[in-house]
Amino acid sequence: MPELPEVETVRRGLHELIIGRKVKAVEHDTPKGFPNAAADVEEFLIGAKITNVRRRAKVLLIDLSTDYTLVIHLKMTGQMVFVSHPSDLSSADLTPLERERTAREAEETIGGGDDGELRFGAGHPNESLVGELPDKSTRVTMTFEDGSHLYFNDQRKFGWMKLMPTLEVPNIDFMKKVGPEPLDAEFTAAEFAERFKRRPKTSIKAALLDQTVVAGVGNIYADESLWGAKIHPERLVNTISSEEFEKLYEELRAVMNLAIEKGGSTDKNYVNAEGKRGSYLTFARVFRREGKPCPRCGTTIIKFKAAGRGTHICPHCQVK
DNA sequence: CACTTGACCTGTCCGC
DNA sequence: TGCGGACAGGTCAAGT
Repeated sequence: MPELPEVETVRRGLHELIIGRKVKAVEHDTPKGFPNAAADVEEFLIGAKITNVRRRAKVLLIDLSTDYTLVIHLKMTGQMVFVSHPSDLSSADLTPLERERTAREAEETIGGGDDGELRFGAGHPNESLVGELPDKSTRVTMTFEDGSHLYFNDQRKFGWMKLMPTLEVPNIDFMKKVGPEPLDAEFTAAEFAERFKRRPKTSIKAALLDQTVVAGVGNIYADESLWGAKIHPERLVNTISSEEFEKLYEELRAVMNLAIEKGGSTDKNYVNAEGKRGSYLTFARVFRREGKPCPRCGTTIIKFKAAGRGTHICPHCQVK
C-alpha cells in the first residue's frame, strides 16, 4: 500500500493536524501492533505533546516532548487517520482551500483520461474511504486532551508502531541500511546510478524495490517509472546504460512528485490523515491498466509477475 | 555472498 | 449463493 508519496502525504496531513496536541490516553490491540511495555507507554507517551512529524523512506516518525518517538510502518494496509469530531468525515464542511483543490482535481480528472474513458470516482480526492472510527481494523486509538483522536487502522496487520527514544531511531537496523531519499535536492542522477552497482545481477525492478538501494519505491512507482524510462522490468541491472539510469532517475522523481501533488495512490485501502483517497491512480500510465492502451503508443498494456510482484508494462515501449 | 521465494494476515474477487 | 484459490501497494527470514 503506502509508498513514499503516500507516507509523505500522511506526514504532511498529520503535521498540520496533530502538532502541539497532548496525548491523554492510548488503547491498543496486540503486542505485535504496538510492542511496547505498558510502562513505557504510560511514562513516555501519556501526557506527551506532539512536537514534530517526520518521514524516512516509508516510515513515519512522530516526535514527542518526552524525547521519545513513535516509529510507524503502515506496510500494506495501514492508515493513520485524525478525527476531531465524527462529523469531520463528511465532506460537507470543507475549508475554502479544500473546496478549491477539490474543484481543480475534478476538472483535471475529467480532462485527464487518455483512452477516451471518463474515469471519475475511483480516484476522486473528496471521497472518504473510512466510516465511523474506531472500526474493526482499528489497532491503536490515541486520544488527545482536546477530545480529538488519532487512529491507526490496519486490515492486514502487517504494520507496526513502536515507541523509542528519539536518539535511538537512527540506530534501528532499517534506518542504518536504507538508501537515500530519491526526492532530496542533493540526490543526483550520478549517485542514483552508482547505488545500483550493489545489485548488478538482479532485475532492475527488484533493485528498485530494494530499500537499501533507494528509499521509498514500491510496486506502483517502480512500474510507472520503468514505463517512463522505457525499460523492461526484468532487464538485469548490469545491462542498463548510464543514459537509461539518468532517464529512470528523472522519471522516478517526476512520478513521485506528481503522486505527492495528487495526494498519493488509492487502490483499495490507502487514505490520508483526513481519511480521504489519493488520486494519482487516475493519472497512472501502466499500473492497474492491463488491457488498456499505452498512452505513448497505443499498444495494449499487459500484466505479469516479475520480482515476485504484479508487474505492468507496455510490451512495445519496454523490451527485454 | 547474492539473489529469490515464502510467510506474515485479512478481505475481496473470480471461476466453478 | 457458496466455496476454494489467487491475489493485494512491504519487508524480513529462510531457502537455493
